[in-house]
Amino acid sequence: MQFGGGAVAIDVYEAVKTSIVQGELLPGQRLTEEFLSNTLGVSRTPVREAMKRLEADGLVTPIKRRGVVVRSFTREDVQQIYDIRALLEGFAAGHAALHRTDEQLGQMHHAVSQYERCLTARIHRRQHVHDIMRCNNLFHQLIHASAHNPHLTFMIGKVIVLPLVFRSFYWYNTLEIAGSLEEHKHILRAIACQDVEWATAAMRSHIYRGRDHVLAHISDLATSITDAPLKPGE
Amino acid sequence: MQFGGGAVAIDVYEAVKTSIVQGELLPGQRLTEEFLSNTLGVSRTPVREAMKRLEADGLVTPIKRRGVVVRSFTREDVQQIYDIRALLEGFAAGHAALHRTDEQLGQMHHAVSQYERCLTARIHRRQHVHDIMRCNNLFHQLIHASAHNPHLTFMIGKVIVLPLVFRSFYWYNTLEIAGSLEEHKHILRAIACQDVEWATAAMRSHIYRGRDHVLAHISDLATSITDAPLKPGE
DNA sequence: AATTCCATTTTTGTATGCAATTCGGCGGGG
DNA sequence: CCCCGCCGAATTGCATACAAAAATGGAATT
Repeated sequence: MQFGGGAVAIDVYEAVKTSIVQGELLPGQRLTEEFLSNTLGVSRTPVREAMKRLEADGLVTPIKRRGVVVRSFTREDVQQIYDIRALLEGFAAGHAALHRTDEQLGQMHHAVSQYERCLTARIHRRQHVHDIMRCNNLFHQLIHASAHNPHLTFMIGKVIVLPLVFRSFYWYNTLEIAGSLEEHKHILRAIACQDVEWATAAMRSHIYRGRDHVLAHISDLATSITDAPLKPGE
Repeated sequence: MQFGGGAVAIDVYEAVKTSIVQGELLPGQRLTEEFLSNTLGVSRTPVREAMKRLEADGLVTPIKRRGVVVRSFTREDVQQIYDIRALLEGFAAGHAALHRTDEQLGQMHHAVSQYERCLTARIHRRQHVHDIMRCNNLFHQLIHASAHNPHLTFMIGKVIVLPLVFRSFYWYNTLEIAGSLEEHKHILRAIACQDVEWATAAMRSHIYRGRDHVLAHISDLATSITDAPLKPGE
């Protein structure tokens, strides 16, 4: 009825989530059901369900009887979340070192090669940033899968949205990307020779470097959409 | 913070959750929206939202176009989840050792004393089991709070539902409860003297003992609803 | 007797109406 | 001049109607 033939109802959850991650919806912005249903061309019911899910993800926070606002993260949030992420991803890397199959190891090698190709295709303009992000995500996901603990994968997925929100890769320069690639190689080597401690430590170090990168740039956009009229505590 | 949870009338989410935890709704049982709305006396709309939230918690799993079923956990699930729990709670204990206030330490002492009182009030019949669970939860929650990392607390809350589902405390005998109490004392001592490594290790050990206790009894009810309903400790 | 196909039944997905609640401003009183 | 309470507007929470998809059961056919 509403959309051109064939297109079934769009997924509200995915639509809003990507809008937040891509920065089209800014932290602090209020989202009313009516606004979203108008924008997306669906009724309020599916919008409500999507909001419930986004709340569970921690991407939006509910305001009593007044809908939700896009969540804003403080420096402290970043530090705390990255602590957890380092813990979980380090654990995952350690288990991956133990439990990886040879096929998975090959896939990791491939992911690193791809990463390298993206990098040598230099001139990292926006479009290439996206490719690099894909390669990076692929590598990490392969490690999560190799840990053979679906619950762990699930938990990591929860803490991984934050760096997405900050879109930290947009601020990487070529040198920093090369550094990240080197770290991936270290991790890969540790997993290849099944050295649990090394893999764990290398991954943790890698994560903390990512954290510091975010912290270094957070002042750029940590402030929410409305700086002036703001009630801090709630 | 992250949890909205403003309950005005009858909160469907809480009602269904406690029903699952208390074992009134058995793993594998299918929950249709109509059934729940009839049972709880509300319309389908709030039921749907509650289901979305329970899905995010992992307490129910959706069936394509067929509603949800109460999730059932395998031994492997238990092992994997407890690995994560040991990781997170150990981390929390370590940070609690570092960042606890003296007041929080006092509260922990109080929680341990209460625990001890419940124990010496022996003859652990059903009712006392509940008290002991409360004391246990209180102690752990105090540690989580003392870590001063809300995100960590949030994540732990996600992995802590599992032992609730298995209601492991119902199978503890007096001796085992005394052992658990001793472990709490150890953890408390470590936190008191701000020994990070000790606190972490003691907590991890404590968690793994809980895991083994669950694993030892899991065969009793790991299977789903199709088996005869079972009320532990009766 | 087994299988396939169709009609019926169940049950979810979506849309919308209505009541309840909260916010924002406005006017009166101290 | 400032504070307090009231009224209208905005917006969610819940209930219900309707449509669509999947299962279910039965009948006809091989």
